Amino acid sequence: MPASEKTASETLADRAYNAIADAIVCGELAAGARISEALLAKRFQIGRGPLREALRRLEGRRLVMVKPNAGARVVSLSTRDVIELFEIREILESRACQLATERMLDSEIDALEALLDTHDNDHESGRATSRTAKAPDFHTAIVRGSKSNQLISLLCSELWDLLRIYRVKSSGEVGRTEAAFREHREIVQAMRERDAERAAFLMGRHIRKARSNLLRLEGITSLIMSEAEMEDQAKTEPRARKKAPRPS
Amino acid sequence: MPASEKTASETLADRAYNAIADAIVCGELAAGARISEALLAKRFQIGRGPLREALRRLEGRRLVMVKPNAGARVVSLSTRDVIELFEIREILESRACQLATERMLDSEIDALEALLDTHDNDHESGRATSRTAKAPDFHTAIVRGSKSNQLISLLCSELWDLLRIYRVKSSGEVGRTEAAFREHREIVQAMRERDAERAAFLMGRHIRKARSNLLRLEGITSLIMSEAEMEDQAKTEPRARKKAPRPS
DNA sequence: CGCCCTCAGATTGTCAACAATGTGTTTTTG
DNA sequence: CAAAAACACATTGTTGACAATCTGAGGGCG
Repeated sequence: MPASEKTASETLADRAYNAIADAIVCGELAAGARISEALLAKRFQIGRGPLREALRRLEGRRLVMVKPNAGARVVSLSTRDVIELFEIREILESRACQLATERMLDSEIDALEALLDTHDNDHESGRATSRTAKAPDFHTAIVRGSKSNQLISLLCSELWDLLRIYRVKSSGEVGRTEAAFREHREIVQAMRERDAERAAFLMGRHIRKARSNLLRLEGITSLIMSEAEMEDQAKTEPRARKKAPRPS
Repeated sequence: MPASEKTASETLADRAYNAIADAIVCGELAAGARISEALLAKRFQIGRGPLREALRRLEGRRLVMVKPNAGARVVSLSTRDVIELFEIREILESRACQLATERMLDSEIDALEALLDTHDNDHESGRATSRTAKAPDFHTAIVRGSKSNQLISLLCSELWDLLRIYRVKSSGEVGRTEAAFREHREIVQAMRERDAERAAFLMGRHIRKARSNLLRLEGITSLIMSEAEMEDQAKTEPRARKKAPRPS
């Protein structure tokens, strides 16, 4: 069998898991949205058994919350949660950048810089690279460069997926993207010079700035809809219901 | 209904999840051990449906690994994984200790010190406090003092449970326990003086020492059974099988 | 004697039906 | 008319049965 062909022995539950996870991190399933078992089961053409397994697996990854007898919802992070997650990410990714500076080969740093060029081009041509879930990302590349499987798993999967739920729709403030690219260049520069301390510091500052920027935008939306209101909206979201008038 | 009585509306899958998780972190289910669905289902007196949901949830938490059509196993960490996890824990718990020093009330620090006294007493009387899964722990208390829900979730649940799989059976080297208690006192001392920097540094050093000690003990066992051998052993573990001779 | 093929047994994957629970609507009652 | 009780529907929780797959043993053949 050709290697490009997917193994047919992948479980239906696994397939549903991947599909739902992608839908969540891509924003197709919004934060706090209710997840109907029957609906998704029909959508994927599978029984409710495997679907429930996929949901439970996502619950273990904290991407969905399940309340007994009340159904599953996409997890909904408060602003405070996002702040805390960003701080964890700042600490860990600084360390990952430090390790990457020490451990990446010159050729790997070359590839990293090439990735930056690609992103610059994409930005200039206006393509949204964050549309697909598996887009090669600058931060992902750096973390992978740390060669620490646990750091990679934490930063590139668990924390990253959680934070992606709250990514802003538009590119945010104009000028921030350019500043971010400059900071990326600066980090790679420090890595080239094998200055691990400086690279770690720059990465920490970069993430701190990104957090500030995100929270400023978040603050705007929270003026429109407070957290309590969102909770309320989630609660009173109507279930599908047949409108047949009951017979007397 | 009395508050002490458990809510009966807890799902069977939830109950199985908690029971299996406890069995794993308590060592009742060893690392790398095969998990038979039928066996556990009969043990808990439930169907295989809820049990599989519990297993999937544990898979999401990386406590079990599931291979399609081959069953589930308790996760088995390599020595390298343990090293990487300890490093992550060192970084994060240092920060948590720093935050705790800034945020804990005096009364909470009092309670923390009282916990230390309790542990000292337990140690002198020879009781094994780590037998139960929910024992109030020094590190847990500090992390909770950081008042960061995400840090608490990461350190007290996810990473902590993963690392507990590899805790040593005996108390390890004599003298290490006493040294650890001294280091705990030192950390609390720094916290009392509200010296966050020093408390963070001491916590980092403390965890580094604990890691060194653990890996030294781990190195002894790895002389007896290498990682490759353990993998092999896991693979060739026989299934239960009826010994009926086949008819010719 | 060793290798490969075949085959039962066990285990996992999936589904459909049934029971239990929650929710919104309707009806009743003060 | 408002509040509360009753009810019907949808949704979730659970089980048992059936299909698919893997594992290990035994026998045939070089």
